[in-house]
Amino acid sequence: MTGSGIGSTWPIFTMATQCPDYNFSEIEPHWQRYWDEHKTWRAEDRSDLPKYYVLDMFPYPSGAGLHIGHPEGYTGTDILARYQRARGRNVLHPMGWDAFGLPTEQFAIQTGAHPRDTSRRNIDNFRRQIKSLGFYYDWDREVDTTDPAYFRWTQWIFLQLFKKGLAYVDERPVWWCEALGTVLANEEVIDGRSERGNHPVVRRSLRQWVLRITAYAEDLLNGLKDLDWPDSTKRMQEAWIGRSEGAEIRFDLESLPGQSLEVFTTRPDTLFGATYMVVAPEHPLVPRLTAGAQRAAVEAYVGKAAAKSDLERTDLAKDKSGVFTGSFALHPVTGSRLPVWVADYVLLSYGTGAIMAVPAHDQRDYDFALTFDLPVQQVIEPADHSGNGDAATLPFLGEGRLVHSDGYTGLDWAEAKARITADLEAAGKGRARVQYKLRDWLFSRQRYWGEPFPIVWVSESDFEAARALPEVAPLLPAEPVVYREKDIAWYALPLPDAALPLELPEVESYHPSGSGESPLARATDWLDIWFHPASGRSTPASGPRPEGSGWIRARRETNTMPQWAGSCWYYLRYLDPKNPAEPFSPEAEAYWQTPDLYVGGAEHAVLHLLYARFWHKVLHDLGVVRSPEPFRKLFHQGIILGEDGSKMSKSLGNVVNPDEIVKDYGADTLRLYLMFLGPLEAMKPWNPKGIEGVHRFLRKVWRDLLDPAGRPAAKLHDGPEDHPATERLFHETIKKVTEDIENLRFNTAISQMMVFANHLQKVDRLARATASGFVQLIAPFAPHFGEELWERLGGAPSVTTAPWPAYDPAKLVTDEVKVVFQVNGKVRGDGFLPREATEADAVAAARAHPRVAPHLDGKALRKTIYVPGRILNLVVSG
RNA sequence: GCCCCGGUGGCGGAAUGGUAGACGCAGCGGACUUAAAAUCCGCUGGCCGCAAGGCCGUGAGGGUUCGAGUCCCUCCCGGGGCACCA
Repeated sequence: MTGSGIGSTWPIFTMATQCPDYNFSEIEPHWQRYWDEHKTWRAEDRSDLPKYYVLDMFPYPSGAGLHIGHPEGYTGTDILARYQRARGRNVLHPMGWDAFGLPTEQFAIQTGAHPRDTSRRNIDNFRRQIKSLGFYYDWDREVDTTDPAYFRWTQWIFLQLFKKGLAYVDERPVWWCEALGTVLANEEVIDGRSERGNHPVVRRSLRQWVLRITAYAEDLLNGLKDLDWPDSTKRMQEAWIGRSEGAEIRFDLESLPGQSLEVFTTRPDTLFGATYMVVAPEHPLVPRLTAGAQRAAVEAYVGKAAAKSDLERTDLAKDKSGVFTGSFALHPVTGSRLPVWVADYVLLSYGTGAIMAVPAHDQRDYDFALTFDLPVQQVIEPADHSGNGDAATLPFLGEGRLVHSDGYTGLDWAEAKARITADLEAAGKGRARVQYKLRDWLFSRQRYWGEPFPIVWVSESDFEAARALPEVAPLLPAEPVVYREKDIAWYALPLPDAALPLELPEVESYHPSGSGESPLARATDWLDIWFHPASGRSTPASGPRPEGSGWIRARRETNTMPQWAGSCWYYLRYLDPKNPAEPFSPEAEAYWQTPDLYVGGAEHAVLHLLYARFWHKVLHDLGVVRSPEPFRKLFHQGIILGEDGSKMSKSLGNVVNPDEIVKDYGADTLRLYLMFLGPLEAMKPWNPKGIEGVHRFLRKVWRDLLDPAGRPAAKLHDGPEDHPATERLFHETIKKVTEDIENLRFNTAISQMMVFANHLQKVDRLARATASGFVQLIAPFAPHFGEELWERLGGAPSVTTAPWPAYDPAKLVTDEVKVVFQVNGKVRGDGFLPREATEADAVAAARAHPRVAPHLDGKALRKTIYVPGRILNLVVSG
C-alpha cells in the first residue's frame, strides 16, 4: 500500500468511513449517525408491506444503567428486526421506559430529588447506552409510562375497568411492608418478605383498590391453549390460576338454627367420610359458633393466628394446630353431628374459608385428626380391593370405589362425585362449583411515584345528584363503589375524559405518611377540592366554592397504581404513540395488531404477562382490540451469570458494564458475543476470553474481503463463478443462517458464518457477489460492520434496504455422498458413493474397504441396514 | 413434598434415532519477526500401542433398537416454579 490511496484516491465511498483497518470506534458512531439522520429504523404507519412487530420487554431505567442482560434479549430481537426488514417486512421494533417504580422513589426519599428528574436522567443514560449498541429501534415511538401524555391513557383504561365493575374497593388484610411503607400484592411477597428489598411484611387491614381479574379466570386459562409460549410459562400461569372443580355443600348448624356453614370440596364423593368441620380463624361465623366454655380458648387461638405471619402459618407450621369451638354441624345426608373446629390450616381466602374434614382421604385432615384424636372414617377403597373396608393404608388418596356410603357404596368415585353433587343440589344442600386459586388483583400502592387514580370520593347525597347527570351516568358502574369510614359512606366518582390526565401534585416530602396513606395525602390543595362532576373541573377546597351549579366537595384518591399498570398496555401505545385523542387509532391497531414476537425474562411469567393478558381481554371485550390475546408468541432469554458462574451483583463485583465492552471491542463484537455465548434461552456464564474469539472473527472477515488500504481485496472478482466448494458452502451458510435466525438459534448461525469465514481464508478468488452476500448475512448480527463492508464492496447504502440472500437448493446437492460403514453398529470406515448408489453398491464398497473388510472376514451377514447418503450397517455373526 | 427444565472434553457449547465433541476459548508445537504483538499452519476426550490400529467414553444403573447424547423406566446431582388452595 506504499504511497497509495490516502489523500489521492480517497474518498472512494460516499457514506462509509475511510479507515483502512477495522476501526470500530470510528465506524460505529458513524453508522449510528447515519441511521439517525436517515431514520433507517422507522416503521411506516401506512404501508403495503406486510408488518412485522417484534417487541422487547421495556426496561425500568434504574440508576445503575444498562445491565448486560438487557442487550442480550435486545440483540436477539434486533437481529430478527433487521432480518425481517431484509425479507421485505415493514418492521415495528420499539423501545420505551417503565419508569414509575420504587427505586426512584426510594432515591427521592433519601435525597429529596424529584422522581421525575431522576427518571429523566436515568432514561437519558439508558437511551444513550442502547443507541451505542446500534439497535434498530424506532425512536420516534419511544414511550415513557411516567409521561402524562402516556398515563392519561393508563388512567383511561382504569376508568373502563371501573365502568365495567371490574374495579372496586375493599377493606382487606393486605401485605404491609413497613420498610417500604406500602402494601404489596401477593405476587410481590416471597416467603413473608418483600420481593423488592427483602423486607419483612405483615398483615394489615387497609382500604384498597382491587381489580376483578377473577372474572376473567376462565378466559385467561382457556386462552393459554392457543399461545406459542414456553410450556413452563403456560404451566406456571395455569397453576397460578389454579382451577378446581368440586362442590359447594351446606352444613346446617345445630346451635344456630337457620344458619349454615358452606364448604368447598373437590371430593364430594367423600361426603360420608366427613368426621368434623374446620373454619379459618378469620371466618365471620367464628364468634357465633363459639360456645361459652370454649370462648377463652378460641379467642386466644384466633388472636395468635392473627399475629402470626404467613411464613409461620405455612412454611414453618406444618404441625397442625386448632381449637374446638364447642358447636356442631349436621351432616347434610346422615344428619350426624360433626364438631366444628377452628384451625389455621384452613385459609379464609380460598373457597369459603371452611371445610368438611375427611381424614381418611386427605393428608392434612388426617394429620389434624391424629393430633386431636378425631374419628377417621374410610369411604373410598382401592379398586382392586373387594372387601368392604378398612384394608387400605390411610389416608388413602388414590382413585377407587365407595364404601360405607349409604346409597352410593360400590360406585366408582368419579361417578359418585357427580351423583352426590346432583343429589345435594336437588335437596337444596349444595351445588357444583368451580374454584380458582387466582385472587383479585390488589391494585393500589401507598406511594407517590405512580399513576394517580382518576377518582374522587364524595358523600352519598352528592353522589346521587351526580349520578343523575347525563354526563356522569355513563361513566359509572352498575353498582356504586363505596366504602365506609367512621360511619360515613364515601362514593367513588370518576373523572371524565376531559379531566385526564390527572397529574401528580408537587409535594414537599416523598415519605409515606405511615398511616397507610401515600405522600399524596399531604398535598392538601390537590387532595381536598371543589369538584364539578360533569366537566371534571376542580379547584382547591381551601378556596371559595366556584360560581355556578353542580360543584361539590370531594377528596381525591390518595393511592397510586402499581408499577404493573403502565406495562399492561404499552405494546399498544407503540402502535400510535403520539395520538392525543385516543390510546391508539383503530387504523393503527388494524394494521399492527399485536406483537409477532415478544422477548423478555422468565421472571415475568405470571405477573406482568397475566396482568397484561387481563387488560387486553377487557379491551377486547370493549371492542378496542381485535385479538383476544396480546402476545401470541413469547420467548424468554436466559440469564447471563458472572464470570464465576454466580448471579451478577454489585456485592460480588462480577458485574459486566456494557459501556466498557463497547469501548474496548465495539458494539458489534458485544452483540456477536452475546449471541454466541450459547442458546438465547439458556443461563450461561460470561467469559471475557470468549469475546476475543468473535472479535477476531470480525477482523478476519475484514482482512479477507478488504485489502490493507481498506478497499476490496485483490482476490475479489466481478464474475459470477466461485469454486464449487465455495459455492456450496456459501449456499449452505445462507440456508443455515436463515433457518437459525427464524428459530432464534443465533449461536449456531454465528458458528456457521465462522466456518464460512475460515473457508474464505483458503480460497484465492471469490465472486464479489458472494462476498457481499456474506456481508448481508453478518449485517443483522454486526450491523455497523455490515453497513461498512457492504458499501466498501460496492453496495448502495444501506445494507438494510437490500433483500435477504436466497439459497439455491440445487447448489446444495452433490454427486457423491459420504456413507458411513458400520459393522454391528460400530463405525469401521466410510466412503464416497454416488448419490443414487443402491444397497448392493454400498455393501460392495464396504466389503472392499480395507478397514471394514477384516471385520467381515469369515462371518455370516445376517442383516443389512442402508440409509442412503448416511449409513450402512452390516450385522454379522460367527 | 409436588410440577417443570437441565447434566456432553480443561471451559462455553454443537449434534432430523445414523461417524459424539461442529464453532469458539484455553493449552501444546511450528512459521513469520532482531524481539514482541498481530497473523498463519498443525495438534488437542481418556486408556493401550513404536505404529497400524484397538478398547472405553455424553451424571449412575437398567431397557427398547441393526444403531441411543437423543426414546422408555429407576436413581443421583444442579437450576426454576408452586407449596396446608380443601
